[in-house]
Amino acid sequence: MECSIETIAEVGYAQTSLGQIAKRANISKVVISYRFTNKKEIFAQIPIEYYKAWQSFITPQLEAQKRNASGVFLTFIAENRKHVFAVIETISNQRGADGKLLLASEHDETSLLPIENILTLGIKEGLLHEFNRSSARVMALTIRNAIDGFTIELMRQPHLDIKEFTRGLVIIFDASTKSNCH
Amino acid sequence: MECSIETIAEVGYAQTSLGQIAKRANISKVVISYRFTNKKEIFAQIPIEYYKAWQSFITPQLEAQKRNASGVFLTFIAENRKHVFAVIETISNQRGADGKLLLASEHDETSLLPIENILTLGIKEGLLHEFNRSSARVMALTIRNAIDGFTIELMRQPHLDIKEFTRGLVIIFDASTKSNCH
Amino acid sequence: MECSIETIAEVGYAQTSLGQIAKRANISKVVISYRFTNKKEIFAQIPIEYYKAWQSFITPQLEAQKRNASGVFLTFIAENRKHVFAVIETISNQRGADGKLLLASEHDETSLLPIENILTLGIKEGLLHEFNRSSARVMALTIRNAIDGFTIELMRQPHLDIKEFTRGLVIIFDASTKSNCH
Amino acid sequence: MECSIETIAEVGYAQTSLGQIAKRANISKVVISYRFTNKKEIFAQIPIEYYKAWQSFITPQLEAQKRNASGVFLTFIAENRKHVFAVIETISNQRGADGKLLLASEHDETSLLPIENILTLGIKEGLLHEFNRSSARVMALTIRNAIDGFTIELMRQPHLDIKEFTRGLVIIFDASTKSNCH
DNA sequence: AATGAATGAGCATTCATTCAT
DNA sequence: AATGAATGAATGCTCATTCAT
Repeated sequence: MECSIETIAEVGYAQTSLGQIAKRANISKVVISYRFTNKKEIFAQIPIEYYKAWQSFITPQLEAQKRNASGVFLTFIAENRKHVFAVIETISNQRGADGKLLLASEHDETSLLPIENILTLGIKEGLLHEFNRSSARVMALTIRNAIDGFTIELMRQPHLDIKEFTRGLVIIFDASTKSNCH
Repeated sequence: MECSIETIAEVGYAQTSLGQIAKRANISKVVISYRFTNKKEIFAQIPIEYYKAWQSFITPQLEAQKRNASGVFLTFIAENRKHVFAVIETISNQRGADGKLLLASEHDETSLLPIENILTLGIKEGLLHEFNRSSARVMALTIRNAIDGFTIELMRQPHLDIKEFTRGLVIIFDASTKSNCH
Repeated sequence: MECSIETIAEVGYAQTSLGQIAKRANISKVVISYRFTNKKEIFAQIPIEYYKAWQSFITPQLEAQKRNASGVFLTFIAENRKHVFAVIETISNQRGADGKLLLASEHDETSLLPIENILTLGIKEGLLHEFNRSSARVMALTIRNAIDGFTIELMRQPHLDIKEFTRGLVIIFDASTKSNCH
Repeated sequence: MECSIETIAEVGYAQTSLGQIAKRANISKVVISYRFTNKKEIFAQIPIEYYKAWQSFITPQLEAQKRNASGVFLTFIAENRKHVFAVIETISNQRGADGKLLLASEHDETSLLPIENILTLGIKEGLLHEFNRSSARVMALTIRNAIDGFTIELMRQPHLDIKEFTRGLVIIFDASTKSNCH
């Protein structure tokens, strides 16, 4: 799995073959077919492992410091950039026989809904200004796209000043969400 | 080219083969090899055509109504969603033999720099609050990611309420950029 | 197709791979995939070509000499032994994903029904003794099995005395079918 | 062995893999490789076990009721249809590296010679009309093919009326062999 | 005695590309 | 200008077998 993630992160989803992964893992190609029933299964495993890691990192962190969700997200990404990037690659490229994206809606549930929930909670507590249901979703999407974009930027520019970047994102979304600004 | 775009839009970059494109175009597969030296060349052409279309649409529009850049961008996308989506797919998947993304930095120049320039101009004119150079780039990236995310969302949900979505994005970035909010 | 037939005849259905056929045909393996959509399609073609050849050989012969159907059948087989054997191999080995024989019932229609029809006609004309419907089928099956067995024997022993063998079969089935014997 | 037989009977020789057998037997695949030196050895065992069962069933039966050999054969088959079918599949598909059928002549010795012997005996005793050596073999082959065909038909149509079918076969071969008919 | 792990060989198939026409 | 034919390379995958435990 680790090598799968690294391979995807390095050469991209489309170029990731069992052979590539095997070469990186220094094992025979068939070992992978032996452990997984499908190539699809390997790719499916990548988001699943990510969700687990995400869950076990995020939940306690968010409870500890309720006010800084963005910081928590971005810290996790910075520390797991390859895995997160592999997930993004997989999510946005894995398609069924009919050409439809297979994992997109599942990914929404795990990465979009939580953001929407945080926004909703913030509104209830009066910390965020009122969104209507539609604009809350747009806000959540925008935040997720910013986070994913952060991941991609991090992969392209490994020496990115993470703190600086994070601060930038926080300022942007604070301004957009804080109630005193409207 | 048209068929390439439609194929990418429908089945994604990774599943787009010369055969797929040829079948859609109702021509022989080799005709494509005949017109283009490479598969890479076809895909490279997609962003190029897009930039041209973008240029000839955007420039006059921006000059006509200086204050509503976001609206101009999103209108263009809504009307060229397949092409824009194909560009995003191509940009984020086309890689060289070394695994590096081939078109990403070129794409930045055409899609990121213009946004940065608009922001810089806004600051000069006092319409936007001061960004430092770093946060201006973060802002530009975030805006572009939001725009690209809009495209993707548009492809996944063809009946998306475009006006509503657009208004949501405008509000978000107005709040983040307008000087009176900090 | 010719090489497919020869390969099946020589190494059997189970050992016949595209590579084997290609080697025999002295062409690249992919040429076959290029001409046929499927491996299944090649195998499907073998009985089809056989039925055509059978039809164009049998029909005129049977009309010319109505009384000697067995002779007509066995002559055809002796002259097309490889093809007939390949058909038998294919018929009795080609199976679907569920494990069911795919071509057996289709083969019955082309090879069993005609025999049943000849028997029925013989009964009508008083040349053959009365079979009930069930025993007519058993008779037809037995004749077909004898004919197929002739093919297999012919492949195993290329120098088989065909005339002698044919005469033997004719005697057996004459005795079983002629009305004066019951 | 039992599972091998069932697997062959169900999916055919060509589709029978060690994995398939192991799955049916609920054991690890390598257990088979552990007990048998070869895949070939397993398949070779199937006819051997069959011959044993055949021997211990047929010999006493034939001695008890000398006149009804066909009935004895067909009864045995009806009661061991899966095994007999597996033998037929194995005999007609198992091939050596040179492509030659490995078990065919061995099978002839056990299944063809006995029939020839019965015919010869019948002739001696004046019960059957005179065959020359060649036609006796043809007769024996035809009977065996009829018997094998009965097995195959039994597998394809599990609700076959066995008695009816048996009676049909007996009539056919009685007419062909009884001396009073020529 | 039994088995999980591993592997080389072979399979059908897809693909971008070359070539001759 | 256009195309059918052909092909090497690579892909995901199955399989019988070996090995270490």
